[in-house]
Amino acid sequence: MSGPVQRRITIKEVAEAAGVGVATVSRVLSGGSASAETREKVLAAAARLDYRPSALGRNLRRQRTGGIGLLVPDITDSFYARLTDGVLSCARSYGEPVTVGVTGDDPEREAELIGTLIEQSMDRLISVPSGDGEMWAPALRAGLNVVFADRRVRADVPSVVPDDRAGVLTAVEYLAGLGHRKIAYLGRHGQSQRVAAFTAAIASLGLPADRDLVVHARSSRDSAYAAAAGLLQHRPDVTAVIAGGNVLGEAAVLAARELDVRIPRDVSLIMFDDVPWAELCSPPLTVIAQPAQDIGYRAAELVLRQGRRPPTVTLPTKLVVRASCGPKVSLPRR
Amino acid sequence: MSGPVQRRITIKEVAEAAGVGVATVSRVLSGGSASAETREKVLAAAARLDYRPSALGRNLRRQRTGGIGLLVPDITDSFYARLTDGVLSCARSYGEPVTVGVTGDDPEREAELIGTLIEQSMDRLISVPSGDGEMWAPALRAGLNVVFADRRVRADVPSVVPDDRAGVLTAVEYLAGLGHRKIAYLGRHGQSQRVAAFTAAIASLGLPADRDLVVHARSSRDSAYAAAAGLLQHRPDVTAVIAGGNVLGEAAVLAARELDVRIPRDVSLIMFDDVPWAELCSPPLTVIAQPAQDIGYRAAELVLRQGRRPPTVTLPTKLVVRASCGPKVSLPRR
DNA sequence: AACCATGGTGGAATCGTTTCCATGAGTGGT
DNA sequence: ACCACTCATGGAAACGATTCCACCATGGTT
Repeated sequence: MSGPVQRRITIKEVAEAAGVGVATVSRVLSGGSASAETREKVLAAAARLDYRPSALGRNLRRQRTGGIGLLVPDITDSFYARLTDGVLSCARSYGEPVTVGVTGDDPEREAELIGTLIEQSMDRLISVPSGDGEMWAPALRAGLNVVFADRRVRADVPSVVPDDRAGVLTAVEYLAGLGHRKIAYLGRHGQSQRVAAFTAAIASLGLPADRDLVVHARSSRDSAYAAAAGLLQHRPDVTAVIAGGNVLGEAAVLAARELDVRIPRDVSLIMFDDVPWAELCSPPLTVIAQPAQDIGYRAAELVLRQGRRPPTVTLPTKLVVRASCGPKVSLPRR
Repeated sequence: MSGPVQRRITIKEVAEAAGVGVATVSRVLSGGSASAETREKVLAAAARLDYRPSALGRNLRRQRTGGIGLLVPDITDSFYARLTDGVLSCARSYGEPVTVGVTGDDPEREAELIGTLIEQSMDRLISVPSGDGEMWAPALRAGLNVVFADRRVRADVPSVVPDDRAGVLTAVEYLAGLGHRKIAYLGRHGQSQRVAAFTAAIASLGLPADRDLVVHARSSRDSAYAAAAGLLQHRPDVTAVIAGGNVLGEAAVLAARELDVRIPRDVSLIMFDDVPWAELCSPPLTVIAQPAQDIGYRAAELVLRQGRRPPTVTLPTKLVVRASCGPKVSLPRR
């Protein structure tokens, strides 16, 4: 390949070049006290040699690692990509590296990734938790500094979540206002908060309760499609569906098209999470916008600023009306 | 918060618990030779104490870090998200952590991120390079093990790229076959390979060459929209455009809609990169599909397997015909 | 003049691991 | 019975930083 690799230069060499001891170099570089003269010499030598302190050495001694870990179910999902972007954006301003892992919503894989992170002596972790709260006990006992994003599965861990309750309520109210009574929720594994909010909203508006009106999919696109198609096929009486995420919404549109049910004439659709293509879709999708990037950013702030950590911060959602919802048809479809 | 944090247990404690020396523990755990009996004792003690070797200690001693760094222009872009997913997927099977950074296609930010990575003693890096090849000289001299993905800016660095030349040629031929002669390329900063392929394809088919027919945008959505709108507005004579990425394609559809130019009646559109919503779009978009995930996976393989590294691996693209291209209209629009 | 406080400075210990090297035990061959 | 050889084993030296602590010079106070 190219020329000879040059060995990394250490604090010792800087000390030698500056004619001082290693302790002094360390002190100067980390803002400790030193005379103006020595400071000058050290800084000059460090700059001349292009010295970069080894994070390995520092972290080993300090017994803590700077970086932060991030665990998301699926980086391919626009929502989590934006969340990740928020985390990276905040971390960059602190100069902290971020190690990302994909859990696929599988608690086992999540546990495995947490193990890897602990091995790296990462002590700060942001996670969109896949399993229930209990599996986090060992990690917390190990001194890991955890913040949950998007989902909240333990009360004793700071969390940054969208306002699911308000979002769902807004969606249901909007649909009910259009005359819909049989409204289905097409959800993703691990959205217990939102499902609870959904059934509560249904109840509060006096709509008929029906356990079968909430359908769950695993986190793959195939599973989402199967769930959507199943719902549309087996329940011709539902006239409106709320999709709990952008891949669910995508699946719903695809399935509807395949089964020749028209949106919004036959069924109305509201999708959680506003994505760029929602406007491009035919028809343009009415959505509940979620501040994905903000969620990530705030979570990163929380995990980086060690100080007093509020238990939960809830970020607002917003209904964006486009063209995928219409008034209820007088006759059930099919 | 919760109970008392338990200190991390070290190899020393395992040695003590097993009644052997630290050297023996290390040897057993890394597959060295040891008697069956001691091996048994050590393994038992390690399991009982739930011992996890500290990556910090190991890496410091070994003078190399396991993890791999990944630099992408924009994690929010589906293409790079899928590429990232490929890298993560491969890295996971090796148990290697991946540190991700977002460059925003800004060479300065890229250099800064490389600096952070070097500080962490990362010695393996996958990058979608933003700048030209020269800025990589210091990193290479520092012994960094670099693989380029998606773009190839140095011949002496292994690269995994889509087959831009074939992809562009396929697109141009398809468009020319429909009768189009004024074809524009809407590109992104840093796609010199593809632009060259475009002008070559135009020339080889005997179409009129025109430097103004390639338009560049920076990597933001706003910039992409401005470029697309500008092209559509100022050049009513172009009847087909090739968008060099999914955010460019999205911008083109949006701009066309805003300016009331119909796809495909007024202009035909081919988009690089197949994304789930391309099918949902109105009209469904004809695309050149790129194996984004594979690119990431292969790049990770290359950077993890130190052995003989082929200079460049090129992955095929594929034309997926949908409904965004039509025959050339006889009269120029407007 | 003796003493103490102050503040800059460098040597050495430390973090947790791997790996070199010396030691000792056991074995087979002459 | 002795030698040569293998093999398992543990002590100790790295790796590169931070930080404790002892040291010294200076200057101000009693």
